[in-house]
Amino acid sequence: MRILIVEDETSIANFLRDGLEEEGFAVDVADNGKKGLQLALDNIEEYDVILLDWMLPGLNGIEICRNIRLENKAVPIIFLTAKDTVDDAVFGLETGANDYIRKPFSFEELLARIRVLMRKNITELVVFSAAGIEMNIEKHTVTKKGKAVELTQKEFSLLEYFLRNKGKVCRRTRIIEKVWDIHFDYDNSVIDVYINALRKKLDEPCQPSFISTVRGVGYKIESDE
Amino acid sequence: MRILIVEDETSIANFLRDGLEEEGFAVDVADNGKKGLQLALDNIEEYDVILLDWMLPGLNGIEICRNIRLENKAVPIIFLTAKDTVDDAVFGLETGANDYIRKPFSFEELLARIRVLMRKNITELVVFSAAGIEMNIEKHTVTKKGKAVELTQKEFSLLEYFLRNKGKVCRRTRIIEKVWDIHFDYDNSVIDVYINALRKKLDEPCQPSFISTVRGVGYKIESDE
DNA sequence: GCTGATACTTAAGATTTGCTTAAGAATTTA
DNA sequence: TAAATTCTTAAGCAAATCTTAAGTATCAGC
Repeated sequence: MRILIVEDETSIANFLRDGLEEEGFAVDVADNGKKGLQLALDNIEEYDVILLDWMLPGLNGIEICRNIRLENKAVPIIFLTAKDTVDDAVFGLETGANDYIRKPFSFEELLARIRVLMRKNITELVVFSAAGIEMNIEKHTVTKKGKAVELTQKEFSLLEYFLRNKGKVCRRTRIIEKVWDIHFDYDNSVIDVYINALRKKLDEPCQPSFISTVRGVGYKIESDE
Repeated sequence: MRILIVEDETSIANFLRDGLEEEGFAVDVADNGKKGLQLALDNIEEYDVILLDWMLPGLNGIEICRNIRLENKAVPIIFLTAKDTVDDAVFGLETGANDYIRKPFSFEELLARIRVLMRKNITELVVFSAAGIEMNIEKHTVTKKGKAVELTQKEFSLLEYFLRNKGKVCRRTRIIEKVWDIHFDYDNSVIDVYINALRKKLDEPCQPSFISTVRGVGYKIESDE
C-alpha cells in the first residue's frame, strides 16, 4: 500500500509520513506541486492513495488533481485543506477528488477516510518469489530468471504453497492437506512425483535443487534475502 | 435517484427533503429509527443513498447501519452527526458507513458528498482493446482490425469481461459469476460454448487464439504492450 | 558396509478437462 | 402467432493432467 503526500509544510508532511509509515504504508513525500505531479505521473498505478494539499507554491492542488485524473481514473485522491470555506472544497470534489479533510484534522480521522477509500481494492499479495523464480497469482504465470515456465495446476499449487511458506519446512502431511485437500494420509507419495516435476522444470542443471528435502519431515525452499 | 433520510428533527428533515427534491432526487423521510430501518429494508436496492442521523430516538444510527449492511453491501450511507468527537465518526465508518458529515453542515457540502458517492461510473473507461480487437462500451460495438464484428449479448459480455481483465487469468467460477450471474457452480460448461463462438468470430485463421486457455483454471487474453 | 526406511524416477492407466457439434428452450422480432 | 435469433444442455471425442505402482537410488543407524 503506497501513499503519495504532496504538502509544502514540512511539519505536517513529516507528521503524516511518520504516522502512515507506522500503519504499514509506504510513503512518498513531495514538498511542492511540481514535484508532486511528477512523482504521481511517473509512478501512476503505483499509488493506492494520494493526499494533496490544497494550497501549494507553484502548481496548486486542483491543477495537480486534474492532471492526475487525465492519466489515472481510479486512484483515490484526498484533499487536505486549511480553507474552511465549503465552496472551495466542493470545487475540489468536482475536479475529480474523492474526498477532502479540513485542517486541523486528527490523524485517526484521516486514517478512517483512507481506509474507506481503499476498502474497495482489498489487495492480497499477488507476487511471490525465491531463488530466481517469480510467481504471479493474478496472471497465473511463473518465470525463472525472467523466462516463462509452464506449470500444470497441481504443480502451480504446490509451488505456491512452498513460496507462501518460503524459509519454513513444509511437512508432507500439511502439503497433502493444503494442496491436495486430503486429510487422512496413509499415502502421500503423490508429492514425490510432483516435487520431481517441479525440479525438472525449475532447477538449474548441475546445481542443488531449489527445493531441499528434509528427510523424514518434508521439503523447504530458502528465502533469498 | 432515490434518497432515504432518517432524521427525527423535523426542521432538518424538511430542509434536506426540499433541497434534495429541488436537485431532482426522489426523497423519502423517516422520523425515527424503526421506521427508517423498515423503509430501508423494504426498499433495499431502491435507494441510491441513505442519510442517517447519528442520534435517533429508539434505534440509533449505528444499529440501523449495521442492519442495512447485512442486507445490502453497496448502498452508500452517510452519517449526519452533531457530535464533533472524531472517535464516534470513526466508529461510524467502521460499522460500514461510507462517509459522515458534521452538523451544522452546508447543503452544498452535503450535495458534494452525495455526488462523490454516487459517481461510480464517471471515471469508467469506455474503450477497451487487445490483440487488434477494440470494444466500445458506449456504442456497444466491436471491431477487429477496424472491421465491425457482430456479437450477441452474451458474447459481448464475455469479451468485455476478458478485456477488463486483460493480462490476468479469468477463472471459470468468476466468469460464471460475473457474466452469467450464477453463484453456485456445479456446471459451467456454457463458457466453453461461448469461448468457441468468440474464437470463431475473432481469431485469425492458422494463428493461436487470442484467448489462451489456462487448463484447470480458466482463460486469459494477453495485454498487448 | 549392511539393512530398513525414505525418497526419486519413470511410465502406464485412469481421470479430468476442454473442444466441438447439434438439438431443443427460451427470447426477441416481425 | 410464426420466424428468427440467441441461449443452454448434452454428448462424443481428444488431449492434458493426475494418480498409481513398481523399480531404483540414497540415507541413517547399527
